[in-house]
Amino acid sequence: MRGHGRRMTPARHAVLDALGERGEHLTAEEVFRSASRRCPDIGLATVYRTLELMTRLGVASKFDTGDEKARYELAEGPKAKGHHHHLVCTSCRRIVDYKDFIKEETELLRKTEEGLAKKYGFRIDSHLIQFHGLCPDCRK
Amino acid sequence: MRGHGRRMTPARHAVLDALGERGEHLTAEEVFRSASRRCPDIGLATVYRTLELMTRLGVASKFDTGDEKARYELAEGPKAKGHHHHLVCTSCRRIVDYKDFIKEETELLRKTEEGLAKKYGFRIDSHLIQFHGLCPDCRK
DNA sequence: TGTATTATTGAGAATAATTCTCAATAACTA
DNA sequence: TAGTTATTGAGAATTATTCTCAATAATACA
Repeated sequence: MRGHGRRMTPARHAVLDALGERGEHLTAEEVFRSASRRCPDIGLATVYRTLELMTRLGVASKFDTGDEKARYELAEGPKAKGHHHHLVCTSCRRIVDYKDFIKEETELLRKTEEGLAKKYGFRIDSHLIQFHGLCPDCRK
Repeated sequence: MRGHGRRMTPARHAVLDALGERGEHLTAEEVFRSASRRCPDIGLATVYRTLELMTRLGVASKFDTGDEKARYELAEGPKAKGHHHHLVCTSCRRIVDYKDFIKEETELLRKTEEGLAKKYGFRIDSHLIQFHGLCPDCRK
């Protein structure tokens, strides 16, 4: 954060903490509620701004499950323990975090990122991998 | 479409055609404008409904680039010629379609889908792969 | 350590994408 | 061909997200 010429503020701390402790798949509203405990005066707009910033920096990742709210979670780079991808039910919106195959995926992703960076001149900060389908319950 | 117990209507045809000919990354609004030519009475709500349906069926895929409109394109399953993934600039929102690495990615994705389907009991219909970062212009 | 600079904030208004409602219509089935 | 019922169009309604702006406070620097 500081490294990017940004200031570290209580609001940003609160958002970061909220993401860290409340776990995955949080909507902005949920982050707001959590963060409010630590930082009672925080405003919803600030939460949105902070989440967007963090997403840009690759600290958080934003994704959506088909209902209309975006969801956020800590990105914890590919090497982190908690790193996972999502399997989303298109009917009930249930989200399964999976870590299986992550190792192979990660390796391929790394290579792909490297190749893309070189070929297209991008500086790649994050990726989004998601599978969609019907969960066992909704298949019936 | 018919296979899923759905009816084939002029509106759905028009949406499908719009996606087919106008290419990638269309917003609902853009699909609406295109589809209107073929089906002058089509309503925006129908376009949204149809796009959602198609996304569910795995015929279309929905993704977002960070601005607030969702974007859609034909899914053309992993085997199709046009199949590609996205590289999105988090600053200017530019989208690069890339096909490089697709072959390896596809192979891994296939295996992953198979494994996930077995382990979690999902019927997997589609996937979303996206890289985010800064494009050459925005790096400056 | 105090001060200036300027990024950041909170509140609420404003925007705009998307969904909802409902009566009318038209695909499909038998 | 008629009946059933999914689908539609229009516009209203919702609601997630962004914007505005003056006030505040984090950092840099004297």
